[in-house]
Amino acid sequence: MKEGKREHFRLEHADESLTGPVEDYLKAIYQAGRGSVSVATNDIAQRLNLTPASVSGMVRRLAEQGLVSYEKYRGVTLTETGRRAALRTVRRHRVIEAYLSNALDYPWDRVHDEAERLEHAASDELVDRMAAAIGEPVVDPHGAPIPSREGLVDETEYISLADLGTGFGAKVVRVSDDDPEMLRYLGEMAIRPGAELVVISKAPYDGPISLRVAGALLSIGPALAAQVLVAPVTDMDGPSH
Amino acid sequence: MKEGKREHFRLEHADESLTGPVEDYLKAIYQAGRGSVSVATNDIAQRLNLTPASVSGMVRRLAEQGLVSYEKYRGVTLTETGRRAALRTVRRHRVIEAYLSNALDYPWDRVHDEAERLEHAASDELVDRMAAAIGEPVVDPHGAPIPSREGLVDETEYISLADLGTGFGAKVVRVSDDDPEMLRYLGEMAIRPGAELVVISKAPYDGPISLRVAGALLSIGPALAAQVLVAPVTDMDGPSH
DNA sequence: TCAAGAGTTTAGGATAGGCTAAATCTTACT
DNA sequence: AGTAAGATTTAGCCTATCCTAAACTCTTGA
Repeated sequence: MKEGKREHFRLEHADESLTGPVEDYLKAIYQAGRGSVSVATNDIAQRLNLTPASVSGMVRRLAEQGLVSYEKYRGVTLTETGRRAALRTVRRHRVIEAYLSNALDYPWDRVHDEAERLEHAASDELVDRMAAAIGEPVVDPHGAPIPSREGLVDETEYISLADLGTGFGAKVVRVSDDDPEMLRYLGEMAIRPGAELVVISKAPYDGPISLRVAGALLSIGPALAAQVLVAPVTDMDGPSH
Repeated sequence: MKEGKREHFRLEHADESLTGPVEDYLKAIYQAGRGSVSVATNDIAQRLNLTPASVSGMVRRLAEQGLVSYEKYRGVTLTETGRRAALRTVRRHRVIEAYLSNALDYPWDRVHDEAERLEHAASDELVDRMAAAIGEPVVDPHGAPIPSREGLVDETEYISLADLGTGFGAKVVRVSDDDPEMLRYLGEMAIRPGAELVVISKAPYDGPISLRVAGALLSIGPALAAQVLVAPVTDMDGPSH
């Protein structure tokens, strides 16, 4: 009776349908290792807020399912299948974030948590419709690139604001997205993707960094600056060299 | 270490946060008993596609949580808390359906399944934003009433098309929403909430029912007609008696 | 070279939810 | 009243995921 075994939290839509936790692991592994580097158990545990022991267990199961390759004590790497699954989840997450922000006016500090839950429940069709509805966005509200349906992502590496030298100008590309309070603070300072800024000075010994953003002068700590990724700009306003 | 016990599929948003399965049970109990009548184990099992034994187990847990009152062998009834939780889920489901249909152009035969999954993951804030975005709809795409934020629903009972006498006119109020194929078929015949129709004849012995809908003549079986709820119309086109 | 200490894995448990098979109620009919 | 049929519950299992505590393994510095 009944169609065979049943599992919790398995939301069966299209393909193989992974469980929510499994999708979370794959996403974490992808984000920790950029999809190819070997990732440590501890690292995964921290990202997912789980104990390392739990991660060990799950990682074995992922390996059995062919989603990661795994050598005891040596870390995990996504297989091609795992990578595709991870990117599908990442795409969902970011499209949802972008949609919430663009279509429903969600404040940018709250899209992450909502997307974190919806990403496991939304079908590919829904995600595609959302993307289409807001004009196939290329980045999410925090500047993170959205993988294509086919699993291609822009993996350009950027430097952080903390690494920008005094006197240099840059355009904000991306900010880290999981701390709502930080996002609100950055928002107040108009530090968001697309914003242009110039480093006025950097106090020594990891001191505060003074910047000009959108005409305003302000100063932020190096920890915060490290969360802001930027693309250096050769010359700030008009030809002048 | 870690913040205490953890449970699967518990999506913690606002309040008490029930698990997905628990929300499904409450919704099923609500829909089976209109919120007050006592509901049989078997009935719940059928609606959720589970075995009666599983339902027995879960129902005990629901009773422990104070969501239903339960006497062995006597069926379950929602408590006030349970009813509120059920209505919150129903509201989510229907708002999501309406939103998918209105804002994202989802075909009406596919909104149900998508909503079925999203209803457990969407926060109240999201649902409220969706409702606001499409003008606070009162019914979902199948004509089912949407409970208010405060938990009020229109519980008007309608008769089915199968019960409508020959010669009578009526307006379609609601159709059952969980069979995509049936919805597509009804859609082809323009039988959808709001449509006006007249019963031309009813063949005896549960035979086909002939109707005129939107100018077209057609004939449907009594099983299908039973799935269509209607509000009788006193006179169909203009004053005439 | 080898012993800490950090990082990982194993052992042993817990919980939520489901299932099947077997027992037990209820009810309705003779 | 008595009993068979139908509904419900119990008993016994299973899986996924997570946890804590204890046991490894690896690496690195002396």
